[in-house]
Formats: sequence, C-alpha cells, structure tokens
Amino acid sequence: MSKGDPYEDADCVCSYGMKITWDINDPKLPQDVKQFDTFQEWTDGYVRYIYTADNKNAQRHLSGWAMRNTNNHNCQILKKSCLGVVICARNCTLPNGSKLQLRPAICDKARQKQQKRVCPNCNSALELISCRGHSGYPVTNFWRLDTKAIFFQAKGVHDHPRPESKSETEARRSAVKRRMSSPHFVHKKRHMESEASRYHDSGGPFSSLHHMSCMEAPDRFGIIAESNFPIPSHHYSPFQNAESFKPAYDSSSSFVETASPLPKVSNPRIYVPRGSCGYDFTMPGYMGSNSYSALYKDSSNIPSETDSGKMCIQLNGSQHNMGTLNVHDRNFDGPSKHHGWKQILKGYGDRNECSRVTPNSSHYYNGEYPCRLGGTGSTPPALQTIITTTTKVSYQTYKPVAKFGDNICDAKNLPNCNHLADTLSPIIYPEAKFQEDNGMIKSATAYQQEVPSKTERAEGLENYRYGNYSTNSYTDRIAHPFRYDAGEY
DNA sequence: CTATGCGGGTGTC
DNA sequence: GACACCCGCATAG
Repeated sequence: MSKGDPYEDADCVCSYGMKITWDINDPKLPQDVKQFDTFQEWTDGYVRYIYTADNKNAQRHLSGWAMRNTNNHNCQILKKSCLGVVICARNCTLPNGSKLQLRPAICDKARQKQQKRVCPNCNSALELISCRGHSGYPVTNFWRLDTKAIFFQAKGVHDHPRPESKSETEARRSAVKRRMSSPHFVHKKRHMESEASRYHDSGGPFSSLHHMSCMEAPDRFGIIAESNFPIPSHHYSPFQNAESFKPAYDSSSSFVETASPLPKVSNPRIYVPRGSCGYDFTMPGYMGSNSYSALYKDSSNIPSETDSGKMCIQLNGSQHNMGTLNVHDRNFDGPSKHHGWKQILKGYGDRNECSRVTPNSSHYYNGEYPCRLGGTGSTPPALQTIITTTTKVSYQTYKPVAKFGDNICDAKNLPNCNHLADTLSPIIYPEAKFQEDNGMIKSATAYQQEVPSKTERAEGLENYRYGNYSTNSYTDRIAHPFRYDAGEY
C-alpha cells in the first residue's frame, strides 16, 4: 500500500466493491471493473465485494458461515441465507476449554439429523442458533455473475458465533475418514469398545477422558484447538487462494497429522482482507472456527494478531464475553428486539456507501440485537430461510462460471486494498472495518475476545460419543474460542 | 450422504 | 409485487 496516497488509503478502508456504488439488484452492475477484492470467507455486515470471475471461491459461492441456498426466484442472482450455528444447549465447556460450535448441515435433512444428536461432551441436546442478523431474519448473501466479475453483497450482521468453517469441516471429515479406515484406528476402536464394555458406565459414557488420555482424547473428540495465536482467523482461509490451499487440502492425508505443507505466511496480516477486517480483527480466531489454524498445526508460524484484535475490541468498547455465557443466559428477545435494529439498519441495507461510522457504533453488542445467542433451552425456532427476493433482472445470465485458472489472488487484480492494505498496521483496521460495513460491526466478535492458547489440530473421531464427561459442564470458566469439532454433529 | 442449485408453490404484508 | 420459506428434484463429490 503506497501509504501517503490518499486514494490508496481510501482503498484500504473500503473494499473495492464498497468503493463503488452498486446494488446486487441493479439492472446494470458496474462494468469495466478494474480492481477486485480478495475473496472473503467470513463476510459480515452490509458489505459488497467484487471478485474476479475466475475466482474459484467466488464461483462456488463459498462462505465460512453455513449458508444455504434460498429461492429468490431470480436466476440472475443467487441468494443464500445463514443457518446460524449449532451449539450445546447447555453451553458446556469442552475439555479443552472451548465451546461447541458446529456448522449447521446445509441439507435440511442432514440438519434435522444433526439436531437430533447430542453434545458429545455433556450429552445434552444440541441447539441450533438461528441467524437473525438481518432485521430479525437470517443474514443473506447474494451472488451475481456479471461478465468479468462476480458481485457479492451481504445483508445483515451475524448475531451468533461462527460455526466451523466449511474448509475445516471438510478437512476434518477427510481426515476422520482416513483415520477411521486406518488399521491403526480399527484396532484402537476395537480396543476401546472392549474397554468400554469392561468399565461400562463406570463413569458415564466415558469414564472417558481418562481413557482418552491414552487414546488420543483430542483426536477422539475431534477437538480442534485453536492456535495460540489469534490469527485473523478466517482471513487467510484456504479459500482465499485455492491454489495455495489445494495442495495441503488435497493431500490432507497428512496435513492434519503434521505441520501443514501449506505455504506458511510470514505475516498473516497480509492475507487479511479488509472486507471484514474490522470484524475479523475484532475477533481474531473468533469461535475457534479458525480454518487457518485448523489447517496449520504449527502455530509457530502464525504471527499473533492480538494487537489488531485488541485494537478492535477497544474500539468496540465493551467486551462481551457472550461466548462464555450459558446459552440460557443469552436470551434473545426475539423479533421485537430487531425493531430497534431495523431502524438502525435502515439505510444500511441497500446501496450502502462507504459511509463513515464512528467507532462507537460498535457498542453494537450492547445487548440487543447482534449478540443474541440463541434462546433458552427452548427448541430453536424453526429454521428460517430468508429470501430477499431480488428483483428480477434480465441482464446477463447468471450461469455457472466457466472454468478458469485459479489465479484467484492475482496480485495484479489485488491492488492496494487487498494486498497492501493488509500489510498495514492493524491499527487502521478497526476504522476500516467500520467504514466498510457501514457501521454494521460484527457482533460475532462479542463471542470471542479471547484467543486460543494452543494450536493443536486434532482429528475428530466422528460418530463417536463419549458421553457424560461433565467435568466441564456448566463451568463458568472463560470459554476459549476453541472449536469443538464434533465430527458428525 | 451431503452440499448446492433450481424452481414451483404458498402465505403474509 | 416483494419477500420469507417449504418442498421436491437433480447433480456432484
């Protein structure tokens, strides 16, 4: 980033997409787009990005959040709505101090099954925290292909913790699959089962952790401890650069077990997209759903983002340790609460410019809206699908993007903003964030102000439940943003 | 099986 | 008409 250049600076605080005035529903989207944004895996807030048409991640309409397709009756614009996150109804603390934050299954059927399962840690029910970040409705993401660019627009601010990212889920599954089929595992499993029958119920489903200790507990629990370093979590997501990611991913046969073969980043910040910077920085590592750390076992290579994180927290004012609250304490007063937000959000929703918002607007978490974290043990409201039916546009056809190269992050296309901007001192991010999201700061941040303390990528032993390991249940200890990777949950 | 997309269809405002 | 959503179907990995 050529600091000093006013334009460039401006570019840093605003994604390219945000610098231009456009709306996903516009009959005519900006043409001759010269600059593109780097892919943002964890977008939050009312943001807009413009990706190159050959950006694989954009082509796949990927998102760290669990987004499901919703019918907006507009074949030109693909609309997706957030499913929220699945947590333990009792909000128990996992053995490693983290909280369960599963990725809701996208498939309705699969989700139903998922919700029937129980917390692998305390056996209590799982609870789906539906997203209500968009005026009481799920946050929505819109994708539209336009000649040479893929336009992305998000509406709403996630008011729930981040679920496990898709990449993490996939990586874990593949790892688990491998492990499950490995002779070593089969042997262990057998042994474990025999042990279980021998000690049956001598301490619950898992006189467990004890046994676990000698059975790779972490593995069994599929706990993915987060890195000690508050990496800009979902920033340098594998999605940002399919190419660099692929190798490690595809060769997952080993990356989960050993230090990731992925190209280590000397400075994660470089990969922190401004788009959600405010957000991501606010909660580095957030929910522990850190695809980055998930893929990087060796945290030593992951510089700390603490600074930036702190910075954001400060700007956000109060620190909300929502993540540590018992789910029952985090009631969400329902739609009524959104009215207020509705007003606040009014004007942000559409066609938001890079208006500047004062940091104060971040007190956002002040209770209401964004930070609601699921209702009381009550059954989560029926999953809502938000479909902001996009006006029918008959411009270009929104069809699958032809396969291009994976030069997603072509430096040439990622000028100032994405690359340089990221190298800037984190100090500037907070503000950038505000601007970009038009003040719609992320609430998710509130769920995680703490950074994981240990990087330990353990594979999950899907399908295995060790039951009543209640040692940590209900403990009010500070919850570390670790993610409990409960395999099939 | 699950993720994704598509699109018909319904109910509400 | 716009929007939220349910549901089934199809395809792909």
